[in-house]
Amino acid sequence: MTDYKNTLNLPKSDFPMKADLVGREPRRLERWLSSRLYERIQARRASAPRYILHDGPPFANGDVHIGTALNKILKDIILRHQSLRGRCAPFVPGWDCHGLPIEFKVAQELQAKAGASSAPPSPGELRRACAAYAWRFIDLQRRQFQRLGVLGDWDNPYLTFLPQYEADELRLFADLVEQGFVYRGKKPVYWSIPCRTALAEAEVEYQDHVSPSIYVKFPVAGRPGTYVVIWTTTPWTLPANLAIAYNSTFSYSLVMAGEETYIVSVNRLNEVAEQCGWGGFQIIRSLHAEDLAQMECRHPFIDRSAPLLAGDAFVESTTGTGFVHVAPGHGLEDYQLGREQGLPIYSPVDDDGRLALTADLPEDQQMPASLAGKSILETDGRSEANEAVLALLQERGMLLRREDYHHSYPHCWRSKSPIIFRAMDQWFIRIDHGGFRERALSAIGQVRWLPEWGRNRIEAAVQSRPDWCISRQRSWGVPIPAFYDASGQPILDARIIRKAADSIERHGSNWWYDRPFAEIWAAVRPADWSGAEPAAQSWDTLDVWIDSGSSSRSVLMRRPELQRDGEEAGEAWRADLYLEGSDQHRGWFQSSLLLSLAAHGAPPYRAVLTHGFMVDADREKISKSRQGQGGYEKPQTAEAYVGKYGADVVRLWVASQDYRNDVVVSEERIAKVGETYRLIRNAIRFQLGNLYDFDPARDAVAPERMTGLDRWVLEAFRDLEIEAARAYDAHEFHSVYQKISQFVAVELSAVYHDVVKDRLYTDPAGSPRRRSTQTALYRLATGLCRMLSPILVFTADEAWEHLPGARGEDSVHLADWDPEGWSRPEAEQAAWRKLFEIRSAALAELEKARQAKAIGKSLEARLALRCSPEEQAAIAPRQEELRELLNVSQLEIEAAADGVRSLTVEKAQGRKCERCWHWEPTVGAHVGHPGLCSRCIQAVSDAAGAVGGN
RNA sequence: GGGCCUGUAGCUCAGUUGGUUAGAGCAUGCGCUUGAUAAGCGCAGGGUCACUGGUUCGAGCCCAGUCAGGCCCA
Repeated sequence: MTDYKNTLNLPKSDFPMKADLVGREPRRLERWLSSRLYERIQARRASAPRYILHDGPPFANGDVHIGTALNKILKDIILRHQSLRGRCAPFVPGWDCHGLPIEFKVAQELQAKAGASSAPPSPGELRRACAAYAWRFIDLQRRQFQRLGVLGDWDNPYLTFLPQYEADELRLFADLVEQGFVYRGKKPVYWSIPCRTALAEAEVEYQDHVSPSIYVKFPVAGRPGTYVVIWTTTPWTLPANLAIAYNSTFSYSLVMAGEETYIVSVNRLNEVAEQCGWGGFQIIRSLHAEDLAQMECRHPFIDRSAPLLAGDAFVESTTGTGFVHVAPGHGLEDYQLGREQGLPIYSPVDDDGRLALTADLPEDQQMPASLAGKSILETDGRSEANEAVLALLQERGMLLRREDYHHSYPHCWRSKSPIIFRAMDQWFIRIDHGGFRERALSAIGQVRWLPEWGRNRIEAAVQSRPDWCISRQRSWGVPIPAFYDASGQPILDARIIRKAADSIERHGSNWWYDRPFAEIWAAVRPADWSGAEPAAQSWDTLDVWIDSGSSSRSVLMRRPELQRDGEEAGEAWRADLYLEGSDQHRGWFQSSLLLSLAAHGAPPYRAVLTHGFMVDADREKISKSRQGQGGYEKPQTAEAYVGKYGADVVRLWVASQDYRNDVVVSEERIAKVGETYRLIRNAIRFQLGNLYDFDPARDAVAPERMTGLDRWVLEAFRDLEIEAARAYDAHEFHSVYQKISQFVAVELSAVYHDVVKDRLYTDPAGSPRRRSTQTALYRLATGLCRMLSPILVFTADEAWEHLPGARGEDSVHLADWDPEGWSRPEAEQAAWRKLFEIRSAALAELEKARQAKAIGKSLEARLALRCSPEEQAAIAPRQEELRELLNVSQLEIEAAADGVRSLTVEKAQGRKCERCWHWEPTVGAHVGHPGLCSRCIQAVSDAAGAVGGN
């Protein structure tokens, strides 16, 4: 038997089936970097309208987490799509470089190196070590982000610890100071004892905690044996108690239990009685607000009074006793009530978190000496200060009940220890300054929030936020250029800050720490300074949320490539989009908005897009603290997944997720996406393989001369392109993923590719029908590469290189994508709908025959279609195309008198052609090629002629 | 405890203003093919639409509550 296989046009391609992404991607990345692909893309779009997505800076610490990878990949997809569609879409990545996590870690390392007994490092030493540490992780994360295929100006990222960034940040701060936003106040702030610093709201996280829950008696003045009962879970705040709050809308009961008389609220009475073991108590009478207002209590163990005050805003009926102990120096509500009532903001706690005597109250009204020095911080679940207070209460007979109380309590994000509220002198930004809060709320209304509910989130955050405590007693940050005069009064002046900014821009912020005080003051002293002469400089640093929040000044306004022409005045710097996790409504979205609005009069973004959080396979949040404990060893770094599956699979996985909800990350799911990757890759490989002898310039066929099937697939593809482009525009990449993968699976793989194989392989190479199909394949392959290029950045580029013909661009990432508006006449569409309708009916019959072992592959079949004369007439002109579409060797159509459609499958007539595998009666008719059908004889002799009788 | 959000086949997603038997792809099983072959094609199974109750002639969709989960806050 002659081997006719090499007379076929079988696919040939160097585009391998096996992707080997892990091995190949890094090499392509090298090429992109060495050929300066990012710069070339930017140059190509230099005059195009700009699309500005401003990067939220990740913290320069640790490996890139898979969640951070998701964030960056989403940004990259958006920017690449914008660029593909003709916009200039630069990307300036950033890092948040200051702050406690680094300082904490570095301080530990230095301590370990120097030995526990040595002196702590100077701020300058510490800062230099922190900078080195940050650089290390910037470099590490930069490589990891690049490895993910994220394109951007990685050589010039914005870093919050670079002199120019810090200088711009301080200039923005100076604007705020000048406008009167900044004040010095003594207010309760979150205080981390181990970190010895105040914390921002965003630095606090809630964790389960066990606190002592106690009921305490406060003797009513002038009524021996009568007590108001309060409930608290922070015994250590009792020395700071200055009042008791009640709710004027509640009723209270005076009850007799044993020898004593107590006052508690009516609706808490039963529970309190049970807790305190008041079996057989008797209600003597009820009391109301007017009765309580007359009363005054004595402190349970200090010689001072505790007036009863109405605190309806926070005295609840669901817990406690209906009375709340008020310590204005240790709680926000307490503080507000204290301020209204003129109580001192008394906070007898020192920086080490120990109870301390202070100058706020006369000595005889302060806590007993036995309490001073007791540490509040818990070790092994016990706090010295709590225990000491409890002991004192016990001794005085003032403790009614003590038990453990499980609740959620704020913890320091860094040291993971419970925070305390502590009033101290800090710098604040006044949120209500000149109606600023309302301005912020109205600005929120002008921004587009995606999803829409993001607006609620940030509105609620802005509405309820207290003044912004912006000072930190730390070294690793931007120094607050403030001074103190000889009497300790602070000096903060916009002119001084601006001069400090100039010096820091030249020398870096270590200047503030390294230079002598006199030199610093000389450098920043305004020429016409008439204020007090400073005696000392401030060592506080700015909250890191001021760092990242001022990027509108330091980056958006500063970088030339981010400026837009022809925009409304003053808004050329506004970003089109911010894109971060939904937690940033209270974090970066808010700090950026407030600072930009206060300093520049406008929000820094036009739209804000948020994504959900990473959860594990059980839809539980990925908790780092759970890692390392038994049974929780899943990798959560981007590198772990990239090293196993390749960046393109990770990116395809990101694209496949509806990131507006939480995103489930698991090996299994990424592996599943790998299957889809293979499907797409193989389809493209099939197309490339069949284009080996196609030159688009020479062989392309005009649409009107293409076959009906090719015209069908191109129109379907056009629809796909339009839908995909729309989904990209809406940032709905999961929809892009669904549409493309389903198109590839159904329209391409199961229909078009399957049908078209026959003509591609067996038609003469240069025949019009084959060239028509190659034209379509070329269009499909180039279109798929473009369409996929924002997601499969490596693979699309690789496939692009394997396309035949000369293209203007050496990388798909330099190409344009402009979905074309081409469609077929309505009559043609209708005719093809009919053919496909018959196809699905025929497929069912063919399957039956196959199950019955009558046939194997469809080409073994002869199909008889009986239908109405009208249908027959409609199909007749396309009978051969229908036969091809059904993949059968023979199709017979006859009109049925009753008009009912029916399909019959039988074994095809004739013999199987050795070349095309069709069953044809003509096989055997030709003496020279007894195994071939007439069509193949033609093809073989054409081919022989074409190569010179070879 | 409060605010916001989520819950449709094993997985990822559709499901239009409430309207027939809830769809698709992938995965699985069974066949076919062996000229995309560590590929390709076909068919099949698989869902009390988280749960409960309500409104309605009719609810995956509207309402209330419950449960589970997430983010933020107290």
